[in-house]
Amino acid sequence: MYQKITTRTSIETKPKTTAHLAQSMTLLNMGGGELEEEIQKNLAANPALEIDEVRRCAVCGSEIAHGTRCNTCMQRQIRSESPVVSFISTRERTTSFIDGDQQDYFEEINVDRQTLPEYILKQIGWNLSDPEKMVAANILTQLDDDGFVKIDVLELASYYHVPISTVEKVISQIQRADPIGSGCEDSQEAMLVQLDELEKNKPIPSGVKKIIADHYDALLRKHFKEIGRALNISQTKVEMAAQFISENLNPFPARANWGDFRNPIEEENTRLGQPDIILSFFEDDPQKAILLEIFQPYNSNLVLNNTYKMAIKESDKVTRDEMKADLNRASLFIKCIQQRANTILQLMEMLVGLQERFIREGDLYLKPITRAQIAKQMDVHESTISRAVSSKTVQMPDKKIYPLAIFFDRSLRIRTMIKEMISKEVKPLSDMEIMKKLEKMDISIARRTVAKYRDMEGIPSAHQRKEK
DNA sequence: CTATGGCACGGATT
DNA sequence: AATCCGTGCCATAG
Repeated sequence: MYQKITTRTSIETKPKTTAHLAQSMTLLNMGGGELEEEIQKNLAANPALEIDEVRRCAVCGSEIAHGTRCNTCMQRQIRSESPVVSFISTRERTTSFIDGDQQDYFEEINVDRQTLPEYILKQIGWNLSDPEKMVAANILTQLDDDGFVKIDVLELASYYHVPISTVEKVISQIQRADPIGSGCEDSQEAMLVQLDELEKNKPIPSGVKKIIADHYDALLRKHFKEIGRALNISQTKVEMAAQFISENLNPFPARANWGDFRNPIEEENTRLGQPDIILSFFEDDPQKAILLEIFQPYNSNLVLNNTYKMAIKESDKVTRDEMKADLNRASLFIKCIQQRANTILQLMEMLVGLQERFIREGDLYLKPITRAQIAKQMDVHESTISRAVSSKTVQMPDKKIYPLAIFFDRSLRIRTMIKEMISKEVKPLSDMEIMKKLEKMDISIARRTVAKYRDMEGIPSAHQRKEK
């Protein structure tokens, strides 16, 4: 039997046992990645739990390849009048979704075919002496698929009879050629080089460098709290930094981008992780319905092992009790997982309804709301919302991934207003002047705060903007 | 002298 | 109870 998922099942509210309570809380707290690990762990530990390979549409019950409903039912729902269409989907779909996108991207850029080594050598060759060229060529042939390489500087220097400093110079030039960061040892180094180069044209929010240099692992796992604690800065500041990183830096510079000069970085932020929630427009048309997709690994396929269930009857009393316990644990786990999905779904439906303009028209229209308000409306405890929001990410229709907490960011609206103001300014506006302009628009914040927001957006001070 | 950034305090939020 | 965020005050850079 498959587990039936109906999108609308009300949460089986108020868990009965403390075990149930504890488990659903921890599960709700987890982001998609952690949840997946947790499921794997449970699958391994509990024989009563298994994945059903047959997947069925939650509406009509026909067999489907992925998601929770068949195409017909999906289409029907999407074409119906409702402005928001929500459904729970599974992990696999994300993967293929992103892979598909990237597939297209590859095909597009491969039009002017040129190997990465050639491309880089062309850029730096004119600047190199003959022995240096040899070194460069040697390094470039060693690049792996991602454009990374581990170089033994000493060995190379002695092989070509050049000083170590020469080899290092060549390496540095390779790293700084487009795509910036190839020839590095790994993503971490590549991103640091990119940051270095970026710094020449653009201010870098404080802390970004430290985070990459010293907390790279934690960053990958999105353990923002930890990083914040370690560096003694706020979690939101870390998240800001992370967002800056995913918008401006590319962990795999050479993987998709060679051939493209102008936008070396944009397209890639999907790499840093998959979102837990995807918002998009039906047919990509901002006028049409908003599609709300919640990702839940193995959602519809997590079931009780049927043979295990049967086997109970044929076993003796001692093992029977153990098996029963297994089954109980398994069904509890499934329930909790589903409850998690449901909570997130409800939350998102509410958020989408409330913040529709923000989703359709952008940052300027984000209404300031608090988790507490939502909790009240949904009639759940505040901490439930907190958990549901924490460590989740959402992909907006523009394909960019943000922390779900962005929906509760009270300053985003004002920050974008400031950004706009500055981009349209004739002469550089000082913080004080910005503050007064905002005042006229009914927003009263202190001058000091304007400065903070400016800093968050990586905009330099009025003086520094004058220099250009 | 003015604009900006650092530090720390207290109320609000989680 | 812990954390975040806006702000005021002060030092310092421009």
